[in-house]
Amino acid sequence: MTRVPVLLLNSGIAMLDYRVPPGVCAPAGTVVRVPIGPRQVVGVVWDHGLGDGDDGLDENKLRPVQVLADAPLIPPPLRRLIDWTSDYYVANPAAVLKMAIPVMDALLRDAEVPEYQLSAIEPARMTEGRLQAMAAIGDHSGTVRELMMRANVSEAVIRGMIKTGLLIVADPMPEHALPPPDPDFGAPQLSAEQQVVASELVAAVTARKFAPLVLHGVTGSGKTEAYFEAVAAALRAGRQVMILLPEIALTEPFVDRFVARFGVEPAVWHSDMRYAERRRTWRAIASGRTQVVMGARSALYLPFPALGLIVVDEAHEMSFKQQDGVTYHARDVAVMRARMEDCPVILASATPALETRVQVAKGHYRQLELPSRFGGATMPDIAAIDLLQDPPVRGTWLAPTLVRAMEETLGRGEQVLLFLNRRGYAPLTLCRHCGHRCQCPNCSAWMVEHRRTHRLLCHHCGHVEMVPQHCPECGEVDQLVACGPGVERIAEEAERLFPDAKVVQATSDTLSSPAKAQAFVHRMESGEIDIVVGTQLITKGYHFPELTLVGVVDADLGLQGGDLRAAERSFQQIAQVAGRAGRGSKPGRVFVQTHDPQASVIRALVSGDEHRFYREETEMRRLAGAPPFGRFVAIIISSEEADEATAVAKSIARAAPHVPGMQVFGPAPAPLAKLRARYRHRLLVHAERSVPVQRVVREWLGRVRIPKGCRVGVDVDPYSFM
DNA sequence: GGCCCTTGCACG
DNA sequence: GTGCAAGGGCCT
Repeated sequence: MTRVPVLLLNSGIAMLDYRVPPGVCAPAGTVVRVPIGPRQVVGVVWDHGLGDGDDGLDENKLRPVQVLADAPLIPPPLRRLIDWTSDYYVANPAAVLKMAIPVMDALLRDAEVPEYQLSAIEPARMTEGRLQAMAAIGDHSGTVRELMMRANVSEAVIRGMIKTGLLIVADPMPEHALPPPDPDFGAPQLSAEQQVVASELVAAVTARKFAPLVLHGVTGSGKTEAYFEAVAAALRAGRQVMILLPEIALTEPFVDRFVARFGVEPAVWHSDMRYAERRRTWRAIASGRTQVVMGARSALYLPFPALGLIVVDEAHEMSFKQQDGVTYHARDVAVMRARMEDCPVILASATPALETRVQVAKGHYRQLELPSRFGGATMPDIAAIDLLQDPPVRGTWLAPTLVRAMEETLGRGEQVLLFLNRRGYAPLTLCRHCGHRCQCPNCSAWMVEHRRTHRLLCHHCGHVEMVPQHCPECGEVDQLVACGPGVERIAEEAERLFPDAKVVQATSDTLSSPAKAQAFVHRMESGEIDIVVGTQLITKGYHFPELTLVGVVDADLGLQGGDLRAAERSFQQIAQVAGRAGRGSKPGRVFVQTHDPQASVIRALVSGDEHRFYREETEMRRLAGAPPFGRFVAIIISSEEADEATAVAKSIARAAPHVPGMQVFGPAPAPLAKLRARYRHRLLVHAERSVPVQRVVREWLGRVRIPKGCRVGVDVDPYSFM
């Protein structure tokens, strides 16, 4: 008889032993259905060794596995990655497995399960549940089960909607056997510099060995075209490619370049896909039919059987750090997956992260450089505007120097980009009469006014209210005033200053779909738009030759909050947005508005002395024992009951083990002390690299009783200190 | 004593 | 995750 450990998709249990019936073949990686108590669940036959066979349970008590013949094998490198992720990030292995198999119905289904989508008919009877379901479903389609989960309604609601015709059977998506990308489609015209780098990348792909490569190229140097040659090499070798991007919603420019080079669009993977598409894509990848996937961080756990290259584009982006659930960092996991797969990984960036630079300095990663812009374009000049010396008119936010530069630029028929990383009209609304501040009822955060939609919006939980006429506190009418600027307010100011100019906002509110993003790109390219006011969304990837002036409205914004990476984040963001200027034949100019022109970030941007800035930042981190020289682990305790969160946080702190080289700070109210109606307390663990801090934390938390309703989350290498 | 609710633990 | 059994409180 064969006894095998099975990793169950249900969290809370993870690994149990089962029996493989005689004559059945179920090697490690096989997807199986197994009985647990009275129920059946999906799991994967795991490898002997780690975590299994905890006790010698009587062999004839083992229950049998049932092989899901239709499902692909979960390949060994992916299994090792799942093990590593759950160990390193102190996460439940089942929760990690769920990221690799996010499409249970693709495995469980034998026959076609019908999928439904919203019809166009007007419902005769509208209920609360139906309203909620309609809002959540939108233009998605899925099986009954999937729609229930998406809308968070009961099966009865969905069934009722099908019965009344509100939901109709969805058009089966054509099995678009995507034509494979053609490595020889668009002959690349590379500069000599790009040639050198590209051939190095190609060599790494051909070698079929693990190799962490940093592609460090200034903005506009043509990093994408260079690594596309590595992609082509992988395709020629019959291998698969994973390309990770930080913002999957806005990949328009990337897809265009991909099509130009390879003749077809790449397959995409992100969390907001239609279920049917997701299922199909997952299967196509697992079968090897799909060769190139462009995806968000969740693509990291796809079951590629023949991965030959991983690319992490904009690898410095801090949004690669997952904030909830399993709090992995996509850049680090990508490197680890490449190691497991024994293939190269390319971290492409104009401003590599400090951690990455340290790896290069240690000789662990190899760096390839593209130091100049493609096609003879020059780097833009960056100048600081001291807001104390050269202040904007009261009640406005653009300094006279910047306004003059805008005038000149617009006069030449060129385009202007104003960057402010703050959505909405104003970050704070307060009552002039009583001082009341409009706060989110669920979070300890201000409501942000969005004047375009006449709403107050919480950017943390999504809570929405109409902008009130009178103060909710004292009742005075017309006393609520907007404090501070958001992009909407800057756009308003630009329109007032340049009434003849076409001003457009580019934020996640206005470019919420690929279609809208595409329309925006076309309007920019046609020259219809004169001034763009945008958030970080427009700092990446775009190439507008007529855009020659960039104004950073508030360079100090990112420096608040005392976050370990605040200065670095500001540097990256401003360098990135500055890189939008002067990418064509016309030179670009950048003005950075600040209250502290002597701050090291600002000096580094103006002087272009990136090396010195990073040297200083690295030294500060080294002295503080901060990452990558030491480790932080945040333990977040949250509960709907404020007292419970406090009490549990204290009991966890009391149970803290004494480990040399490790310190525990807190508990203290988390920086967002209330989030989505949950009160949050935080402990911060600081440890030297020699301390096996994950194991320590796991054992420590295992000793503490956690009442239900109270959640304890572990965040290894936290980014957001929220 | 009987009933309900909470809690802890097993599930292979 | 879910189901069940044991333990404690409280009504009849």
